[in-house]
Amino acid sequence: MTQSRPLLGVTAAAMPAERAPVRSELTGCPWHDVKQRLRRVGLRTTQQRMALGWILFAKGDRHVTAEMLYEEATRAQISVSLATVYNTLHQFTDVGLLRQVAVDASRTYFDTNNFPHHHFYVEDKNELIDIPPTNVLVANMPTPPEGYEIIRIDIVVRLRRKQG
Amino acid sequence: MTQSRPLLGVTAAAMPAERAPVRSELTGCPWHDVKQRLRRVGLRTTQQRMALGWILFAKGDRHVTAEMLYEEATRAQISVSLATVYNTLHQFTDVGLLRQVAVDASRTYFDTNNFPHHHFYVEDKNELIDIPPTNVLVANMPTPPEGYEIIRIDIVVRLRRKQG
DNA sequence: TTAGATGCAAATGGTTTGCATGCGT
DNA sequence: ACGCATGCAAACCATTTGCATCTAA
Repeated sequence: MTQSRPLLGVTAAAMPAERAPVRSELTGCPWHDVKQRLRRVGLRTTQQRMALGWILFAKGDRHVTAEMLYEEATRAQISVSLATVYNTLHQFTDVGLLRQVAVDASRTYFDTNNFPHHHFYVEDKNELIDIPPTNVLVANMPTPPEGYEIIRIDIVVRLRRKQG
Repeated sequence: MTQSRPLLGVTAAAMPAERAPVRSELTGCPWHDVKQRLRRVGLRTTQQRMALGWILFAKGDRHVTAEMLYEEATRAQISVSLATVYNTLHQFTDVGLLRQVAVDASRTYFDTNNFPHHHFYVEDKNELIDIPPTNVLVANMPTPPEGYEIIRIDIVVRLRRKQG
């Protein structure tokens, strides 16, 4: 019989270390900060990774697909191949700089907000929107089957344009 | 400012009509029942649809991919093409016989349980498990952005084998 | 009879890979 | 210099499509 225990909201413990850099490391210079992020996780600060990191992290929380990021980089005169965009997105995800969001089987979204949160998904616009943390969804977390543990809980609230 | 209002659990109103057939229609004969389901939603009772419906609905709640269903049908000596499996899965989904579940970007899962519920997803086994309704996840449903309405809420609890 | 369903094979589209070359350390 | 990173094109794989052929009603 599966029982329930409360699922707490956002806690300090749940906050990725990456999100809480030492104040002295922050310069406010996006380029410098991206460099620090990469070093901190042990990734070489190559031109492409720096450029992509700059696009991803300098503009606040975003939801991108590989294709979107590739186009944006190209428009910004950044020389990068689509393959490298994919590589980079996955590497960033592996080290916790990004989070993959599964909403649409046809494309993979990456979220620069690695703070625990959930999403609205506007189906007719293929658009992802963070659900404000002020609006924390509290749920009863079910006990997983014997021998398994919970990695995380993903909640997607699907939206459509209101009729009329 | 986004506000919250309570999200109710499973209600009679939320239960798809298809799940509550008139008692007199049920014969206990899977074949006959599939035929009724198809007729009720206005789909022709072709050989392939009947066979696939039988596989899908006669064995209780299931989570299948197109490939899985195709293999199972083939093993069962059912002559059906992969394209028809895809067509059928989508047609069944369109009329509410199935529900699409987005958990893994690489494949699309279809769920024969169209009762409102949520899922465990065992990442290392690519396995979907219904979260028992006795264990209803209750959440505060956020008010969507102006002009949008909520279609539904998908909750996926990601699991991994416990260490040790 | 006839609209709708099926099968096949080719096309699609996002993603991954192999390998030669480049670049950060 | 060394080894990881990148670019390119080809490979991959789930899914979709076009079209000729069937078949349920």
